[in-house]
Amino acid sequence: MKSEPDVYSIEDLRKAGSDHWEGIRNYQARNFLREMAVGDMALFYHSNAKPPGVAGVARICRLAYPDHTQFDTKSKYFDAKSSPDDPRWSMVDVEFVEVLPNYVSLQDLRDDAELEDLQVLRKGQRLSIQPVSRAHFNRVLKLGKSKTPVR
DNA sequence: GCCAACGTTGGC
DNA sequence: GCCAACGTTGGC
Repeated sequence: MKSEPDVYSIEDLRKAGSDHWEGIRNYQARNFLREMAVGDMALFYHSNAKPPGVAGVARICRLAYPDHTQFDTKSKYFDAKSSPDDPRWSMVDVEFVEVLPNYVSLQDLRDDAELEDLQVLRKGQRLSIQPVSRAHFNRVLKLGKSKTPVR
């Protein structure tokens, strides 16, 4: 799950304990949100950061439900075409799990042979919610917990 | 700040 | 249904 740390970082989630994941306005990303189950684990990715990369881990703690910001005319996520009868956009709640002791930068991800097929590494991909396989998840976690690069 | 990639919009 | 124009994402 991507977030710009200037807007909402893993530190913000750590302080909050848990929070809702608002503002997803892409159908594909929304569909991934709707497939999430309580207990699913997520990599918290800092996009538009210097450098971008995986900063921590979160856990889904509430199933997808309507994103209230779509009905808030004052919100930048307001969507006039969405109706409360048939909400277009969803959000889930996530809870803080950990800050990775070793930040895994995008370059680190690229440099790791086992992560070759990771979606976020594919050219042109922009989805802010992306599925990650168990093997990839565990690999990123391993990188994030080792003090020296894992080879 | 640039720009490639990609999604959405809207005229036809 | 096509596709040009436009907006957004996000790495660099």
